[in-house]
Amino acid sequence: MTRTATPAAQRPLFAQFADVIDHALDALERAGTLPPGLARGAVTCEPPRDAAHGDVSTNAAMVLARPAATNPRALAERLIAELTRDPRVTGAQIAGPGFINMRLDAAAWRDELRLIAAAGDDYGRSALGGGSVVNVEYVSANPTGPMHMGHCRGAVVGDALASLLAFAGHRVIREYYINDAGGQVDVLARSVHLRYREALGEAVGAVPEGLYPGDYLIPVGAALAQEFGAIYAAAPEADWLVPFRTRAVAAMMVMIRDDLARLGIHHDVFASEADLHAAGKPAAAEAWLRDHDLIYDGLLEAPKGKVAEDWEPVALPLFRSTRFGDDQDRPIRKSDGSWTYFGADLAYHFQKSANADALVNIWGADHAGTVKRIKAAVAALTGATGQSIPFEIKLVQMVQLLRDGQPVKMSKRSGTFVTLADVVDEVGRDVVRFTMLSRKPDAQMDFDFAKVVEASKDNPVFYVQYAHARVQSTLRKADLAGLTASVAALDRLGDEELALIRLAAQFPRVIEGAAAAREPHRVAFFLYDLAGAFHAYWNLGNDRPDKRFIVADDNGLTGARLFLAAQIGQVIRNGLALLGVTAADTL
RNA sequence: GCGCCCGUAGCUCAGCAGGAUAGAGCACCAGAUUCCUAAUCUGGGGGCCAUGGGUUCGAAUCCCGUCGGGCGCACCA
Repeated sequence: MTRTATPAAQRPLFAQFADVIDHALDALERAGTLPPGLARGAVTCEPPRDAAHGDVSTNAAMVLARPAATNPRALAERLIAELTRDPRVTGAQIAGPGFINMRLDAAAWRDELRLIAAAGDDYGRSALGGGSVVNVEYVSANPTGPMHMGHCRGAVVGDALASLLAFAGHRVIREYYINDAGGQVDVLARSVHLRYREALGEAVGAVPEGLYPGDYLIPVGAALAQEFGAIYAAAPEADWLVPFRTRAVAAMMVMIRDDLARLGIHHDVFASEADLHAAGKPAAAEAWLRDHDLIYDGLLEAPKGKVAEDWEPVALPLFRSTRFGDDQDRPIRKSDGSWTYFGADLAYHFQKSANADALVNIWGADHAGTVKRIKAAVAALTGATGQSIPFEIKLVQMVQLLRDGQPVKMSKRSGTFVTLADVVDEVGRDVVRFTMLSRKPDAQMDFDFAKVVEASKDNPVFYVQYAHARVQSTLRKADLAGLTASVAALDRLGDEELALIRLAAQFPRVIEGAAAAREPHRVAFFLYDLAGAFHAYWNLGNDRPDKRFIVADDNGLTGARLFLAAQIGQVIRNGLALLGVTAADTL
């Protein structure tokens, strides 16, 4: 979703002032105060830590003083002379070690409020990504059963990240890699064959060790009995393995897509590992890597430091991942000649890189051990051809489920896992999604069933949604009284109202920062802060009716306050949309 | 043994590509409030940012060591 840059006058305030600072530096260059061509990447344009210091702050003088062979304060004075030419700047001071703090005319904030209204759902949208294509691969759960809570965090974080990147100006491909070619899907096929025989009336007894025991395979077996009759009941595995596997995987993917839909997640591309093999992609990658001496036939070493009594070295084709920082070289094929997971994954990433400018993978922390090898493979395959593309793997840490303060135990083998569908049904999509985004992904987190559904201000999901609902209920109430939002008397908004605008105006910066860092949780924390500020303002009205949004006998002020409320609601709505959380009108 | 992640207030966590006096919620303390602006409100105390070094004008943030917790470590996926 590319979007051309809006005219400068319509850009968010802090983006405009980044330009103001940039132009001021240009002027100093022309005047000879600054040497030409200094790197300005570290120059900031942000609100001061303490609002009492002003509205916009920059560290430009501190960052550029040294390369300009001057001192920060001297440079700051020259810079201030330029900056104060902007009519919106009503004052500027040097503070601390060389910060420049500018104070803006209140009209600048009223303009920002108008901008929010004009941009609407697009307020905060950025051209930062420049239309470059980012492939975000997430979920990619094995197609052997329903989604369980172990998949949940990565699914939500990946989905929110994809939305965030799209909002920040990237074209985004949401991709799911189906591991439909390994040993696990053969196990699935055998498990389904058992259910098939069961559906034909055979007494199969308990599901044997090593097969998937879940009831969700019963209908799959029944469908196969319907389709094939009894022809495969006593047939050798070689006869039915492939057709059973194909149908079982398809059935699992229907189930998984349904689970994902409950969370509001829809991928653009489902890439099949089996298709990859059928197209000869791993072999092609191997040939290329062998030509470049990155694969050799060697002996697989014992894992480092671990005691392996019965270790026997095996001759295997190994990828030289140690050249890229891995601990040891990794096999791409097994001793029977079939591909390892890594061998196929390597080819898969090469395939993805052909259709994107950057790759992002969302993985569970339990896969941390394989990060180095796959990054090595991508570096080898794309770097050596001069097509090196950025490739990031974001690890999401474990989630501990708690019920009544006690950890909920999960065992995949016995089938006693907590399914995603059950949790979404129990606590709701919004709660699941917001909670998963309410912590930075690289920290572990608890998911306490009791706490996440609590409808109080202690619950961030509720707190943010409640702020939006308050906005909407106020607008409804005003509407019934024949009152409407209006910009006619915006200049009657006072300091408390302007403070709210100042915070809301951070949204575009939060978006760009979060997108650049690939950290959607920042949006959630911002919304919590904005909701908090809104509630605090609302509470002023408890004791002071003159601070309410609807002020009796003052339609001008009421119109301005309603306009403010509507825009705060707009920003909350835009943020929640990125997180995939409903902006409810009532609670 | 090795690799990755984490360690910030009593608890749960933020801290935005190194910046100003380290923030929020809960809990605690002190007030207000029974109000439909309705799932309370206002204010306050509380920190050696695990620890020892290093880098520089400046470090919770970057680098190295130590301690503590989590995850992982064969041709599984």
